[in-house]
Amino acid sequence: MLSKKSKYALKALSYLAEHYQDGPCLIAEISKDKKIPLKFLENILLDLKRAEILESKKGKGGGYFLKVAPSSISVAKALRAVEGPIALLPCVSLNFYEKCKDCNERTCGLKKVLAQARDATLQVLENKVLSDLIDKKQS
Amino acid sequence: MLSKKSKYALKALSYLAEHYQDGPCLIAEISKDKKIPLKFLENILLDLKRAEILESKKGKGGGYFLKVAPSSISVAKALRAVEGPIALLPCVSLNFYEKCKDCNERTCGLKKVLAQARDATLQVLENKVLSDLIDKKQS
DNA sequence: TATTAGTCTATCATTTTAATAGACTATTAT
DNA sequence: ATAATAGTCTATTAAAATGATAGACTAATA
Repeated sequence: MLSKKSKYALKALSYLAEHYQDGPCLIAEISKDKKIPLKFLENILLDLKRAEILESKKGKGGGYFLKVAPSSISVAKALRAVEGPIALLPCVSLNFYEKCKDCNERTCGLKKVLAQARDATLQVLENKVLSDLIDKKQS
Repeated sequence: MLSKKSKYALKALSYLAEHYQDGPCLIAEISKDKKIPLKFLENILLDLKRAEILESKKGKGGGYFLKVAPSSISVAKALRAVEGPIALLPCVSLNFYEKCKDCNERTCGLKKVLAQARDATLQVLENKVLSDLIDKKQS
């Protein structure tokens, strides 16, 4: 399961994707629209900036905005920036790999299964982009 | 990511799958072979018993064993018993669904993407069974 | 009835999560 | 200049989850 932080991050990115044409967006504006605690959101957006996904501008007319087009950033990349590994165990993670000390990775049956699960999940998350997170219009 | 508890549970089930023919297995035996803290393992096996995945026998010749053949239990079922939801958010979980209070589930773009990720993951975890977790022989 | 082996409840330390607070810095407009 | 705007940074906090352990208890067998 994702942490609240990750959920908020994806919601915020969804907002920024939707308003990509409008220039910088205020934290307060995102906070209100997506119902995310303001101060918590500040920290999250800072993380996303450090991860090179967002840029920001201070002062009047400032705010946050996507560094590149919302169709150029995968959901997987965004998730890794806030949540860390997508895989179910570190020994099966592509981007946050850690050796399993208590088992032989060559023979481990669990690793094999979880690697397949990871591949299946990534097949979706690597191919979905931030524009796919934009809410559908009410009909 | 899975908790240590879930990882231990799957390791223990892998052991019990491998020794399905041998009758009841001692907790201490599983603990030693799979390098799982004994008392922690006791709790985990109890949980799996309550989830109707394992059965046990007390006294001499006793121990834990799978309730049904290791090829009849999916990894998804085992995981749900110890870890809870497999989906990335409660609003997208099939077995542990909870309504998202802060968003409109009909229009939510995030929900749509995460539902696809869930389907992809489940495609693997529902079709893999405990026998698939057995370690390969060293060659 | 002694031994074996699982059962149950509780506790504990540590870490993570979620949220908040406040002082600080950069930018813009007047 | 300087006031107002808006993001930056560090720290703290409360609550929850995690990982592990302890010990008394019950059931089955020899």
